[in-house]
Amino acid sequence: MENYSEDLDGVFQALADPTRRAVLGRLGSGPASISDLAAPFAMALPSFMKHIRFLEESGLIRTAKEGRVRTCSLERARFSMVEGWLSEQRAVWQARTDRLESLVLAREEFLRDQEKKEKDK
Amino acid sequence: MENYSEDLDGVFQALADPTRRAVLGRLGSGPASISDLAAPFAMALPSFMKHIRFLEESGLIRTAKEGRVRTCSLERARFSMVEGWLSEQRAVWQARTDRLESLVLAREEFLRDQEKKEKDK
DNA sequence: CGAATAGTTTTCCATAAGGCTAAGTATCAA
DNA sequence: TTGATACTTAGCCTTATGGAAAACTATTCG
Repeated sequence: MENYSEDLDGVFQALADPTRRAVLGRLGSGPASISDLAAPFAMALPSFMKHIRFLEESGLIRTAKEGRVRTCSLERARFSMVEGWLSEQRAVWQARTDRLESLVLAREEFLRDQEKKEKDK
Repeated sequence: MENYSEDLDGVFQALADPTRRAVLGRLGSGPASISDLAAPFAMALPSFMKHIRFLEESGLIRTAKEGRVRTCSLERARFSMVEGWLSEQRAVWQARTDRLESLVLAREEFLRDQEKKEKDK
């Protein structure tokens, strides 16, 4: 994927809003219609719809219309993008730790050598 | 925490930009100065500084100035906020799965009962 | 001291985000 | 067929974001 980074932008930004996170939380326990989802929020429907569209464009949810009702559902796979990024980060941290460790080991070895030479004198 | 949600907003939004993610990636392998961090980006310094301040306000990095150099370093603890949110979500999914499972089990039991009554007739 | 270095402050700009109201457009139900 | 339901579209407003240039401050080096 060449637009991996842009996708991440979208996913993280979608998650950067409490309304949208709440919607995702709700969808975690099963699909729901727009008005069901909107009910808990003191917000005009068109404003709420923007959040839904944002979530859909980020790929975190899917929506489908049947009759006059649009049903939204979670796209769980998309969440793994976040997990993926997190583990990349941890991998970098780990690599650093490993480098530091080998430095320490090298230094310890050096010190032992010094000591030995001192004794052999 | 009462501002847990706002903190999450900040963290996710900080992550929603490729420049900032790259900086975090770089800091993963150790602290660095502003100009070191800025070097890879074709961006005026003041623009870059905004990203640094954003990252600092989100709590994902710490910075300290010594002489004329400001050194930035990762605040790894902050990353666990994201992991925390992810596991909350997974917990919701799991709860749903459990409910569905018990429904299925209940239905199976019901069907067995029906069958038995049928036989006992 | 004087110049180069490393940030910092200020001001400006265009676009995106999040919210609103008002006015559509399709279903569905009586 | 009329009315209610369930969204949609369109337009408007304010604030936040990501970027830039110009000018300033504080260190450090020769």
